[in-house]
Order: sequence, then structure tokens, then C-alpha cells
Amino acid sequence: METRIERIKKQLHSSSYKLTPQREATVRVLLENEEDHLSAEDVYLLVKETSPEIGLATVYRTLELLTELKIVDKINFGDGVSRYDLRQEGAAHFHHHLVCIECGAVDEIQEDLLEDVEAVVEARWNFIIKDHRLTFHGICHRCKDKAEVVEKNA
Amino acid sequence: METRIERIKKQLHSSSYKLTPQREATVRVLLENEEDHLSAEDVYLLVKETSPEIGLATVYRTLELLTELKIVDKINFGDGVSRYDLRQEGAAHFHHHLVCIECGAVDEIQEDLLEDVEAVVEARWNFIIKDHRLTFHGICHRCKDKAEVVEKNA
DNA sequence: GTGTCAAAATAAAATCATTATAAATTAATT
DNA sequence: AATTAATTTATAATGATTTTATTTTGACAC
Repeated sequence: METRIERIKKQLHSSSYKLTPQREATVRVLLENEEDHLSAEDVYLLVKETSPEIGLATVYRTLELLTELKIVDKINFGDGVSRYDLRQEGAAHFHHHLVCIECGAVDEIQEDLLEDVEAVVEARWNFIIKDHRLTFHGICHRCKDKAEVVEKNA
Repeated sequence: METRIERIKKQLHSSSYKLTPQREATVRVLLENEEDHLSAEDVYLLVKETSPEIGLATVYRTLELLTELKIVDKINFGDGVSRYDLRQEGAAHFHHHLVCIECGAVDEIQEDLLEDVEAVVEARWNFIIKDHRLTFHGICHRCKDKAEVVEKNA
């Protein structure tokens, strides 16, 4: 954890930004909730637990800054709020998401899976891919299993 | 065009909704601007040209209704506004998008391309896919060609 | 045709996430 | 220590979307 904070500190410095206490607290929250997909408000509430004096606008600015530096990814699942996700270190590609339409859970897929598709798109559409977003909406394994159990008992 | 309106009318009726003049005007705007990705506000302004008495809220409600009936897709490119896109008739899958980070253009890919990937995801993550969203961010063929010309002339 | 009821539309106000502004604080530099 | 630049805070503003209350419309029974 500390080493990751150190690394992020260096990333900030290399763009001549400082790792202020508020920014550090924000980054810590993101690290501690790495598997979640927190909204700005979520982050704000969590940061407030350790640094009650922080303002919502500061959290927004910090998240924006981290997004700019490609330390976090800003993602949008169409529920009206932006969510922020720490990037995997050294990951060349972005991970994908599985959004459950039953329970709302968001799971991640770290595998790329898109290499072939991207090759086709670049060749056929003459488009240089810099980034991609792939989200599947459906029924997650938990809800699926639950439904099967109910069915069996019926 | 008229046949498509007729078909949409039937779709509405089969869910016991009516194709009111306002709804028809909204659908017409969507049909006339099929290759664009209009925001609710865009649709509103265009509908207003032929039906000046329509309200923004009605447009929102109509778009929401059409989305519910899967006549249009609501998409979100992270620029803060939702955009609405007529579905291809009879398309079993959603089309994908190419967003140019230079000029902001949004092109569509009608081909599926994801069949193999979906098979892997369903099997490996035990997830039932109902819908997907795939967007590539990068440099479109127009900007790419422009850059090459500049390079050649330099 | 007229009355009645429900669906739909309108206009205005409310809500919610996000951003901008201005004043205050902190840190870095001279 | 003084000056300047960054950063933060609190508050107000914005902008997209939704809700609410009210009015209009259309279908159907009488």
C-alpha cells in the first residue's frame, strides 16, 4: 500500500502536482476500496471519516486530477453518477465490467479479450484505438444461482 | 420511413401505448437524424421546429418510453448528456461506437464482433449477457488522414 | 352529441450531480 | 520574513433530468 502511494506521489510530482494530505486521503480511500466502483459522493463520505474537514469540491478536483494523470479511470454505468476506479499498475488495457441488472453488482474482468476485435476495428475502420470501454449488462452468477435454487425448491 | 413509423406504432400499441402526435414528431426527428447521436435537448429543439408547442419534459418522457420498449438505445459517452439512438430493426445486438478524441465525431459499427468474447464471458464468469456496450476512443480515419497529409507536406 | 374517465401533455418547480467562484489557507520561492 | 503560486473550503450556480400539479385530449358509454 505505502509503495503504491509513493508511486502515485511520484506520478503527481512528475507533472508538478503535490500530494497534499487531502489528495493522499482520497487516494487511500481508493486503494482501500479497490474492488468497488465508488462514486464521487462515496469517496467523499469515506474520506470524511478520516479527514472530516475535506470538501466535496476537493474530492471532485482530486478525482479529476487523478483521471487526467491516468491513475484512475472514470466510468459511467448510466445510473447518473460517475464512478472512479484505480487503474491496475502497468496494465496496458482497461478492464471490462459486468453489471448485474438484478442486484446492481459490478464485477470486473481483468483479461483483455478484445485483442482480436481491436485488430479488426483498426484495420477495417482505419481507426487508431487509444482506449476502450466494454460493459456487459446481464445476470451475475450470484443472482443466477439464487434463481436456480428457487426453481429447484419450487 | 412511413413503414417504420407504422411498425413503431404497432410496437407501442402492443404495449398499450398510443402514438400521439408529439410522440410521432419525436420519432420522426430520430428517423431523420438516424446517423447522429442526439441528446434530449437536440431532439427537443428539432421537434420544436415542426411542433413548437411540445415541452422538453414530453420529449424526455417519450425518449424514456422508447428506450423502455427498446426502440431506441440510450447511450452515454461521458460528456454529461445522454444520447439517443434508434435501434436497427431486427438487430439482435447493439452496435458499437468509435469516438474520435480529436474531432469528437462518433461513428457506428453495425457488425457484432463480440460473439466470441461473449461466449467466453458467459462460460468463464457464469454470467448471462443481456446487453453490451462497447466504445472505442481513438483517432478516426478523417483525422488520421489529415495528420498524414500534414506530415507529408512538412 | 354529451358526460366521464384515464392517458398524455404542459409548465413550473424540484432534485441531483457536478462545476465555478471567491475568500482563506498552505506551501514554495525569493 | 515577504511574495507568489497552489490548493482548499464553503457557498452559490449550473445544467441535465425528474417530479408534481394542472390542463388537455381522446376513447367510450349513455
